[in-house]
Amino acid sequence: MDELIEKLGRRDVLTPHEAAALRGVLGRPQSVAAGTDIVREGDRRDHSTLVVSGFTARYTTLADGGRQITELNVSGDFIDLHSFVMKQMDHGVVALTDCVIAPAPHAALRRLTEEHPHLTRLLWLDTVIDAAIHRQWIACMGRRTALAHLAHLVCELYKRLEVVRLAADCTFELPLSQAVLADVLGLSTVHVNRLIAELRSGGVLTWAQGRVEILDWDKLAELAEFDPAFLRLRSEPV
Amino acid sequence: MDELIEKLGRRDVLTPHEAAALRGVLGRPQSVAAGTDIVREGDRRDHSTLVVSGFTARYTTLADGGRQITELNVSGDFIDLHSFVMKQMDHGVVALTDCVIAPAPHAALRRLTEEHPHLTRLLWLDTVIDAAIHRQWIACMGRRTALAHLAHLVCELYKRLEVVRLAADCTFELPLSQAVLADVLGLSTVHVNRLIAELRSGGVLTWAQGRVEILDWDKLAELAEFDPAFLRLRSEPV
DNA sequence: CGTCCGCATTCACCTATGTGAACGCCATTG
DNA sequence: CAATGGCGTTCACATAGGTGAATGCGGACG
Repeated sequence: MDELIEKLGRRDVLTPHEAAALRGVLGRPQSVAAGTDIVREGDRRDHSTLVVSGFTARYTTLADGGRQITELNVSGDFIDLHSFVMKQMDHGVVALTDCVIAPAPHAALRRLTEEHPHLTRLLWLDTVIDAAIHRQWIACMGRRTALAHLAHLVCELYKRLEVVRLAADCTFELPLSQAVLADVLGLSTVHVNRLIAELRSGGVLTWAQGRVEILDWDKLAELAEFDPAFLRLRSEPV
Repeated sequence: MDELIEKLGRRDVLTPHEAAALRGVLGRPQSVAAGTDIVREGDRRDHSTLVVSGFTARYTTLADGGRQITELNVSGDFIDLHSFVMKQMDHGVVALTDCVIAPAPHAALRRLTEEHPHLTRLLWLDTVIDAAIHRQWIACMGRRTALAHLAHLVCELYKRLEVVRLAADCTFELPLSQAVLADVLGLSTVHVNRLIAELRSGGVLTWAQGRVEILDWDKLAELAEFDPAFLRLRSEPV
């Protein structure tokens, strides 16, 4: 759960007292196997869930059986912090890999909002950054090429994983199949494969066995029109 | 500003004391002409802005000059409540029609979070619903047909406008050009035109001079796979 | 140690949507 | 009243990305 503290601490100073309060909200960690549905669409939640390790995805299933992933979560992310105020889940959440997760009961979060306004604003910020990420995805889907979209996703994940020390030196583990990536990008698996091949042959990155190495960050970021501002990585009072 | 109180009051009971606190946060309303940039990308904000009347859009401009609208706002919506915790704007906001807007200084909002935890959670919920809307757009862009996407947008806007009494009897004013709709949907204007023609010829709706009348709600909703749950229209304690 | 099975890769072909351009309608303006 | 400009509409044609299917590879498992 240090990943969460770490992440929030990058955005604004967390006092030890606040860090302790945050830890106090989290329940006993629990393992879930890859493929498990952690939350189902329409569920009413009485707790939010933190990803301690592994990758999860928020997704909708469509009438024709298609799946669209609307959010990827990594260590230190809440998969459904918004359910604290929204209660009913608008989407399901699946474990994409084996994961460890920890519950944060809404009653405890509520107490925290009564007693820790600053920490409340930091958690609020966390959900606001999720929305900012959504907007980037919308811009990519609506007006950028599929290649730029994939490049943008790689940049985004690199930066997010870097914060929680799961990426460094332009390299990170990304144990997601091309089928999953297709559901993230809204493309076919065939086309995802073509795009990865294109990035490889352009010398932009290597990508094999779930490990990505970015060989040319500048080129990748330019392709993607990537500007990390939306991730709010610099510390600033909230 | 009653639209905001009305909207929040649909989601959970607002005490008169809270309503007064909310009104107290808002500054003097101000008119802006259609086409005005209300916020520019990268701006650092010291206040959030409420739309009192009119339509605004959050958008990004891309390197090739294209524009993607990532959010539409109507009366009673904050156009940048997230800037309260995010500070730097990730996108610009433009007035799509003549608008009246009112500022909500961050300092005042901050005081409100110190004194009114319940109201804070309601404002938090407002930003969380924005994110839920974003996720619907992502699902539409990624995995639904363009026709379904347009149908979904019409359903969404109808429901949102209904809450603030700007839609009733399956009819509402939508003074947006097809070029703007194209930037919302991530399509070309030509294709938007084809799609509207298709909905018209299918007897699903009429659409002329900025006025939409939905003739067959069930058919439209089925086309769109529209489920209004994500708008959280029922009252429930937060 | 052979058999699966999931996954990546590649191919040939298809289609939803984009592009560029023309045309007409209406409101605004000089 | 003529000119202009925004907007909706339509056409002919171009292309990004989808579809269905085959191939092959490496790991899991009996």
